Amino acid sequence: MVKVAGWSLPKARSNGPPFVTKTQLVNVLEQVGVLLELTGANGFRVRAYQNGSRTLASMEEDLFSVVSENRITEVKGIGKGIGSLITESVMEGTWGSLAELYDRVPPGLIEIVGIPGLGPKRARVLHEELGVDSVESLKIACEMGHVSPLTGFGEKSQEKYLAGIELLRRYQGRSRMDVGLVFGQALEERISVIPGVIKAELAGSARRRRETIGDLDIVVAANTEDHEKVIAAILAFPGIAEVKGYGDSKVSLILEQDMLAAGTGSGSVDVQLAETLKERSSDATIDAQVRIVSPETFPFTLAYFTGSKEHNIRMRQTAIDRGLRLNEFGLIPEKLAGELIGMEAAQHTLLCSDESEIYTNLGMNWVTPEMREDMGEIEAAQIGGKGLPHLIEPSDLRGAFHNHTIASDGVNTLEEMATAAQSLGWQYLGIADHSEVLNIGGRQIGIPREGIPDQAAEISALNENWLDKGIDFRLFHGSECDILTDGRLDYPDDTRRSLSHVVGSVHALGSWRNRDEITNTEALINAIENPTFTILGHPTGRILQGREGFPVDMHAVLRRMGELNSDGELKAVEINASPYRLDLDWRLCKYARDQGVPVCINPDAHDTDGLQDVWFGIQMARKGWLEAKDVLNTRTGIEIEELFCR
DNA sequence: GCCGTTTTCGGCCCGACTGTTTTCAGTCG
Repeated sequence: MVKVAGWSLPKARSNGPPFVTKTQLVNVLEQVGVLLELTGANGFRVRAYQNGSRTLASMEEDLFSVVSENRITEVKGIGKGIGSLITESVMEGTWGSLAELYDRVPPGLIEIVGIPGLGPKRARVLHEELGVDSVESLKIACEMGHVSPLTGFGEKSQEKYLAGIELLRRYQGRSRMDVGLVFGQALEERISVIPGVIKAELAGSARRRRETIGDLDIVVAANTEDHEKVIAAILAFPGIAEVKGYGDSKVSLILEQDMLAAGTGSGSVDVQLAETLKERSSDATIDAQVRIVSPETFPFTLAYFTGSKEHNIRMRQTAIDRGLRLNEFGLIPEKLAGELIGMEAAQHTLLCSDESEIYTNLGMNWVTPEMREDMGEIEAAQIGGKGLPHLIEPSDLRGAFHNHTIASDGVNTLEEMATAAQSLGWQYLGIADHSEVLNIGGRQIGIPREGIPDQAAEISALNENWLDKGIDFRLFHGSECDILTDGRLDYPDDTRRSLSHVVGSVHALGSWRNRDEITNTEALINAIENPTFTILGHPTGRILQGREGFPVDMHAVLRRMGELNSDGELKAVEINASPYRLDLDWRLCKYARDQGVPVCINPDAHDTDGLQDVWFGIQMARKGWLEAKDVLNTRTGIEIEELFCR
């Protein structure tokens, strides 16, 4: 659902260009798309704004440079119109005639298009004919029976809107990746063992490993004569809160906790990790769509429902360029398909035994699902092109640098954490307990400066013991050191200098969230420039499904880190692998890599089980195109020792 | 609004479903 609050044009800063940030522009363009839709504008014009927003969001170069050098219209998807709007807002701080557009659309209409089955066209009719301008006024209009007599509406629409309004109030939104995956894999495993099922695979945003997952999509291959009994078996599963509908080839469900009752284990999430996840998802529910197709159709349906939508659009365009039509049923030569559509046309499809053959037929290499976001993978996958990266794997990790013990707010001892790390096959574990300034509810959580030498001694003793026994394992003594509001680091310089590494993190989020992007960016850069600073921890402080991070120009921060690295320093950025955070955002990984900033995949573990969260960080790194060499904690213990101690 | 070029105008991804209509528009994924 669209949050109506915040739908306004950003105010210009007063002290010279750039007057607006890229993030602000991305939001404005997205909003203009919606507003235009509600005014009945041409659909392609609407999409131009949506595309512009997306293009800008993924643009890696500094926006102000591009604008001031008059190169903005060289960006594909940004032409004269949107280009001049961007230029005006950045250089002058004004928005052309956009204010008028914002004034023209009642905020309530934006809210209304969140109701299932009610889109911009009908919202407009309701507004013009009945004066509907909010969810509340729509509800009243429906209850009074004013909606059904309208042309194009009817009894069913009216009822559906009332049900939709109720649904909107209960709506849980998307699920975190960990919750979505544990449900998705449980459902996938249950379906896989139904007699007659040849294969079942999780598709959609879960397969693409998005940080949050909307609906689960599962594609099932079964011979046509078995479809009916497969569907019957699915409907008899435990843990189905509601059957939303089903047909010959599709089942739509809401899943609840009992779905997880049988052991999950053969999926891609580790067995032990899956157990932890079940505990975390105790009260969650999630929507699931199951699609049952013939084995021949399976690869096409799987690719189609894996998405993303943007990736699919590019794939279809590629097909068209080759005289082919691509859909969820096949890859069909246009000259054979002719006037036929859908399944009829699909009888003429090229046969593909798996997804990779679809890509081959389009002159491409298979693209791993994580990368299917139209973020450059279409170009990179072209056979004879620059090639796709060889993505990092979970087994590439040899340790991690940001973990807690009982000395601050963890629940396990140094030794327990070390043992758990060894059982994962790691060569090292970085300890980074909180620094002394951190208080929660008046209680000091962090280690006071006087306590650091004690922890150092304890770690040295353990390290010597392993060395004596010839065990290739070591602890690195670091700190998760608070970045204070002005960008200074907690602890005296001497304390920080005594550590192997400093993970600098912002915790006093309130003040950072209430400041502007420029101030925060300057403070963060100030912190990074401190010679003792090593790793930027959870860079924006976001909690997925919980709270936004603080505003910051992360491109600028990463650029500065890259500069310091080329001067011979070591400044790395963390992907905080906790599924609650997944921060650094995967969309910024490529930029970090290109600036020469190594990424650390850190679990931010507060207990021994927490170490396994690195799996989620790996998924994000893969989405962000990272290879093992781009990630600091793929290095050996000895290499890290040299880097930290130089 | 953007793009491309057979270059200044016509096309822009594709299909299912729903509810309305009586052949299709709107919505969704």
